[in-house]
Amino acid sequence: MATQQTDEKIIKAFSKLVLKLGYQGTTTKRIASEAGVNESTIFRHFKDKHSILEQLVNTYSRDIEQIGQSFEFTGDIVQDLMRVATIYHDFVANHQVVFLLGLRESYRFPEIGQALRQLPKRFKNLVVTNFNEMVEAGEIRATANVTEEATNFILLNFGNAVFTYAYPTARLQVPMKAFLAENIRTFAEHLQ
Amino acid sequence: MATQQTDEKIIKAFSKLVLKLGYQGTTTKRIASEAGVNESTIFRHFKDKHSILEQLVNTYSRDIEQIGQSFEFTGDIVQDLMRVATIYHDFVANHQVVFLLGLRESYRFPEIGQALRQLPKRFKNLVVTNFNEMVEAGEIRATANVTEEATNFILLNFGNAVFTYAYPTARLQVPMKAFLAENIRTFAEHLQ
Amino acid sequence: MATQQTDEKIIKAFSKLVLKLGYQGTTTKRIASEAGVNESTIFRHFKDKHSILEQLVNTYSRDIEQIGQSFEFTGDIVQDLMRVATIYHDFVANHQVVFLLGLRESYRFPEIGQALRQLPKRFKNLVVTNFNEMVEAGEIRATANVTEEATNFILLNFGNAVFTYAYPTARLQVPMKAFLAENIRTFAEHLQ
Amino acid sequence: MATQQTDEKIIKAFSKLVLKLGYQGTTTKRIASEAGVNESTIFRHFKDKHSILEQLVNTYSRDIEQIGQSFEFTGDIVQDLMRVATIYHDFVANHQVVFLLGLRESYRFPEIGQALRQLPKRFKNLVVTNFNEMVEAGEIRATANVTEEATNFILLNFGNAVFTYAYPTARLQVPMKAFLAENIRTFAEHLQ
DNA sequence: GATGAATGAGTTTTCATTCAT
DNA sequence: CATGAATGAAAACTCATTCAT
Repeated sequence: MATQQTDEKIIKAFSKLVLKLGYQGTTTKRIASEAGVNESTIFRHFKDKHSILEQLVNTYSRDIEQIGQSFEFTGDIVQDLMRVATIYHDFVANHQVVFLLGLRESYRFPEIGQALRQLPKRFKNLVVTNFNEMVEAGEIRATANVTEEATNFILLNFGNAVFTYAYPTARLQVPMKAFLAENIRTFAEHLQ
Repeated sequence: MATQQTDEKIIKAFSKLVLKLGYQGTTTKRIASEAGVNESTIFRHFKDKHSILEQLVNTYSRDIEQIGQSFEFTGDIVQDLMRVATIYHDFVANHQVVFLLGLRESYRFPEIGQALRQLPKRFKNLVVTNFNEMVEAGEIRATANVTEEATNFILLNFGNAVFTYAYPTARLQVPMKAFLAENIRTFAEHLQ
Repeated sequence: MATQQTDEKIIKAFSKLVLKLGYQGTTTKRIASEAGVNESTIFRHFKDKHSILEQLVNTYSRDIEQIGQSFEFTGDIVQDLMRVATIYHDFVANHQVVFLLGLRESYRFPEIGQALRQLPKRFKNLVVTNFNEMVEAGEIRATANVTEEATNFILLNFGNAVFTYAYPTARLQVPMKAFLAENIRTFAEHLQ
Repeated sequence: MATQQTDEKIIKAFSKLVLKLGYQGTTTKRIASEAGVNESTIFRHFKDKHSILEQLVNTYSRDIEQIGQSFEFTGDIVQDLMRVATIYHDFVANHQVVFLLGLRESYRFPEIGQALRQLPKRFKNLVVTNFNEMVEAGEIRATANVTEEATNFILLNFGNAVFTYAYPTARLQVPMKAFLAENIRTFAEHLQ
């Protein structure tokens, strides 16, 4: 329906603008002109500016639930970690706006912070489970500190994601493909 | 003298408020009342609001030059990396405001981005130098990929720093002491 | 419609206030209260304060184009000059605001100066044309210096207009009717 | 003394700036830096910004008293009017600042208006006296309307002065020398 | 269901002026 | 007698939001 379309047009416009201009820079006026609707139409579709963001955060939270649900460990740690990292980065890529807003605005909107925290938690669990299984199967050294390694794995990926999205102009960071193929592999090999 | 004190009062107030309220939320009115001076006094001491930030960025840039200048490698990789990580996190702790503003506002103020990029560069150099020496001395396996390991080290520390300062309310991250004592140690031990 | 009315209300308020208070004295707050609208409404109708003035200047420039287009010389120099002077003074009376702002603020807003300069040019052309025809027709002495007489005519009218509008409280100047009936007549008769 | 010098430095700076920037554009800060004194020093020498202007106006008024006191008519109307016009324009040139401020700001500062009005009055008297004498002496036609001719003479000169000083960038007006040599001559010859 | 118009609270900044030294 | 520092009042302008149609 028309309504549905308008909702989406607004969300799309908001998302696009936020990446370039930040939350405050994304004024309702600009959203309206980018979405091709009247400024006041925004307020018929969303209680206020903040609830556009809220809706994006909700989608984010819903999507998080499904992460890794159908993930199956192969038992090959290098393969497994590379696949987990890929899922992580795909998720972030698909939720850039919330990821960035979380980085930039979570001090103002605690709900974003809350939603974002689920991501590393979830991935850490995924990795810890995998590690424990592998330790039992003898594929990871028994001496390995599983929790710390998992934390390091998350921090590594998180650090790379922040670099990629928070400083988009700086071409300092490792390109994502290389990062997955090389840095994550290097990390994984240490565990064997 | 009075001027110096006022300059400092304003910078202090600005820094404090920016952490809580962000750059835009830190209005000149609030700075004034936090610093206990008249709003217009701010403009006698700083050309405009933005140059308060500029001054902090300048200090940041100046301080970066001196990082690691007197650093001496012990040859013990665990010790060395723990010390480098400590220096990194001390630096970030002393420049929280710039570090955070860089994360949040670098898309608006490219100069911050530029200044911030120096930090990982500098540390990476420090670590790469160290690694190369150790490879030659036989303390790191010759098969190790020095550049990738250095990148991972930086990303790990960067990720932890962002976690610590960007989500201050979330007590999810590893406390800094533990991070240094355990996670960095774990990372380092893989290289031996 | 409402918009049109509001535009006009703002322009009217601006014009009225500028005469009394000058450009700077005419604050947006005062314009708003004089026009009976909210201060921010002004900025929905005009990009900024300066473009209210701009609009008046544009009207001025547009109106100038039409001056004297349908003017027909009678061949009677006294009659003709009195009619030209009347047109001049009517025009100035209808564009008091721009005329005055040109006098007062053209050093700040060069565009006003530019627009204003058209007025004497246009009138001088009108007069010179008329004079030349009359010299040929023998109605003005052949010895008359046409250009100088035209300049004097313009300066006379300009001087009177400035007197009238720049020192509105001073009742020193010749009332406009008398000026036209007597001073311009006197001037004209010298040419016969 | 030092005080005297400072007074003068301030007045000079004020005068110079007002010509370029107008009264409001001439901020106390700029006056101070142009005069090479501290901003607050201005207020030790003048009650407030406005009394700098007042002092210039007083000088203007004092100088006006002396205009034409020693003027002697030659009986040659062309010569006489050219000399009167020269005196007029010299006076205006020497009091540009007050002349311009009168044009621009007399709506705000009625005292300037009052002072300025003396100038045309004085000159008109001078000219009327001269004309009457010449009519009696038969050098001007008896039919001449003395008052109107005098008014026209004043308006002509005033108009030219305004053109010269109010639109300094517009090189549209008659250069002063030519104006005196030709336009005033033309005007004068009509009276013979 | 969408729009055009209007608004009030707030923002950064400027400026003449005062005060303590 | 002059200065450096501080101030209060006001200026132009922005923005999310409401209201009548």
